[in-house]
Amino acid sequence: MVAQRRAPTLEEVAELAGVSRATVSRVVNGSSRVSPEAQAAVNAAIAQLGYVPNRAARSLVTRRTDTLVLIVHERPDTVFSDPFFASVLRGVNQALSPTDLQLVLLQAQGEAQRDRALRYVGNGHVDGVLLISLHGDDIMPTAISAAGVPLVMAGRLLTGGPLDYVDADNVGGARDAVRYLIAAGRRRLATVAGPGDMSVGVDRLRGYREAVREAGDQASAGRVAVGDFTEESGRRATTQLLADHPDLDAVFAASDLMALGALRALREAGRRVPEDVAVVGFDDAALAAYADPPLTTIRQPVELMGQEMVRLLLARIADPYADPTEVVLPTELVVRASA
Amino acid sequence: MVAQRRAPTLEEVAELAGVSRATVSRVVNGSSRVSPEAQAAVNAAIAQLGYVPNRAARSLVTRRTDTLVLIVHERPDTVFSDPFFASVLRGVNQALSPTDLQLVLLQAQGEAQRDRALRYVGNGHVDGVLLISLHGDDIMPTAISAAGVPLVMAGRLLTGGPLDYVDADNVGGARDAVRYLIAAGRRRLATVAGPGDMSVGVDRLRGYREAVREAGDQASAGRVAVGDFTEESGRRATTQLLADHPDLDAVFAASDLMALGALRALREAGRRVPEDVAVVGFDDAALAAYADPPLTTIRQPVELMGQEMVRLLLARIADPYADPTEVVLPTELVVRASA
DNA sequence: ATGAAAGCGCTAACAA
DNA sequence: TTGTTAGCGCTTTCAT
Repeated sequence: MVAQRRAPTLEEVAELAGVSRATVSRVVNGSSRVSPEAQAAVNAAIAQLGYVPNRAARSLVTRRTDTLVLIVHERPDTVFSDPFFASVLRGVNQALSPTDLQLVLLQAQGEAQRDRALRYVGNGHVDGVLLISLHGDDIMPTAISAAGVPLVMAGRLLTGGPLDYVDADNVGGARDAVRYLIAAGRRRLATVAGPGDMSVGVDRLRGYREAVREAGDQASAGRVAVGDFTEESGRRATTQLLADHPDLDAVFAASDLMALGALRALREAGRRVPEDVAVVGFDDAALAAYADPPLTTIRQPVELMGQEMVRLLLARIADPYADPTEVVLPTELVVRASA
Repeated sequence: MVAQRRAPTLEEVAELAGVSRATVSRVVNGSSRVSPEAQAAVNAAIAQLGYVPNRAARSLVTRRTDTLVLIVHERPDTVFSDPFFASVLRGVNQALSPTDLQLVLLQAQGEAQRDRALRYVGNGHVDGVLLISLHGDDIMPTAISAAGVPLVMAGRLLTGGPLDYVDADNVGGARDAVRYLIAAGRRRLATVAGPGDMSVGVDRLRGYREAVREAGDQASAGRVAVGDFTEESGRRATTQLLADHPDLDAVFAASDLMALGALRALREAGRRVPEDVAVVGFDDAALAAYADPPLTTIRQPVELMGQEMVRLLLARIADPYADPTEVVLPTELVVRASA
């Protein structure tokens, strides 16, 4: 183990380059008002010393932190699955990697942790917030933006005031699923919808209804059972649907976990998939390929969502008074054996 | 949007409490050498003002950052799955939540990002490093600890010098899997092993071999096919095993993804699971429950691993010259339909 | 284009 | 037990 030796400072760079600290600072921060010679000398000194600016010192004077925080506000029963979150994270990191910003991660469950997170962002520890909220009714978005801290949400806010957010096209995706099923000759559709207090639930149901109505199929619009995004809830909802509508020939599930549950329920009821009943799910948990039969899904560009969130947040930090922007990314139908 | 008003400073607290800055600092940092009266006055002032210490200012003088970094050094073809990583993260956050440390996340793929991460760590931006390395031969562990920065690894280092790490009991877990299969009457075992250049691969194979030999079954020790932790590699390896040893009646796969592949291969070969062939996998991707039939697995305490990593790192930061510690956490056999 | 100087908010000797 | 003082490394007027 090597002893941590003190990192070189601006001062030392200045001395080696034969200029003042101010000039070094200008070079480091890319100011234009520096002569080429000075610039070269400073850069040489920086390289020779392996100088890296001290974040704390810089932050102290600039009052920026060069830090973004990603808050994942989970409900005790986590609905969205880990792969979803991990993919967003990957996108976020990708978008951040060309910048000098650091990403702090905060997972908040329950009120205590939520309040702690709120205090953290409220006390000027970060330049901006990326928020993934798994609660339908969450005070965080309002609290954060009320504190004047730039904020971008993952997902539309149901009760939403005007906030910046990035979302997948849940309505369009659900619509695509239905259109595909109808094009494949299915006529008696049903859907396993998500919770009515979350925008993903609401939007996917809306897409389903729009599409069946657009096809002149008023009956299917009414065949709805609600789940909570878990596999078990999907199984139960599907069993219910089968009981109420024994003749249905297609199920659109608002998540892949629920689609998995639908698969299970259908098998239990002796229906073959997709011969008797076709199944399409919205891809939240990246489980499509491992299902049996492999799931046809509506895929969201999750990693891209992470990237776009960063892009949007940086724009908002640069211009805090611009109008809120809503970024809605297209989904894609991926056909597999289940439909 | 509320304007960000300047946060109260130590100075203001001191003035309100009628003491000096030093005293306030002592109270904030929990020094004992403060009179009860002063303490009370300061605490009141802090509460009234909503004072929170400025990290940057503190960090500047203490030369601590109160920041830990979690680096995930991925290979281009990510082997470990997202849920694994996400669970570690949850454990890390849990362990961190009672402290005042912040967690910075760095995902590094490829040399450029790796070097950037190394520079970041080397320049005193963090107090300690949690490293999840997905490379068998990775210079990061050595580089980081050579820089004198406290480090804890997830997983044993194959080529390892003496480093602190937290790992699941891969040898013991594999052993348990085999013992279970043998106890269930299986006699012609085979294994789909992981890469030979990663400790998870090596250890799980070792556990398998130890257990079959311990049962006096020398033949099974030789029935090994190697995969790379992906489903497809598991399918291929199993197909190979079936070709070489048509009479095998049990497969131990070194990951659940590979177990899924084994399931597929067995079905393709017309074998029933578990009637003809039993399958047990090591649980890396939390897919066990969704497989068909549901997978019997060796479950790792992934979240706990994250917690232990933090605990170990904090200990190392507190005492940098203590001997390296190896924490090996027990696994658990979870029996499901596949075996 | 460059430098001198002030000061961001805090901790840590040192003195009292 | 308390206060005074001297910076930590950097950016940023303000002169020059």
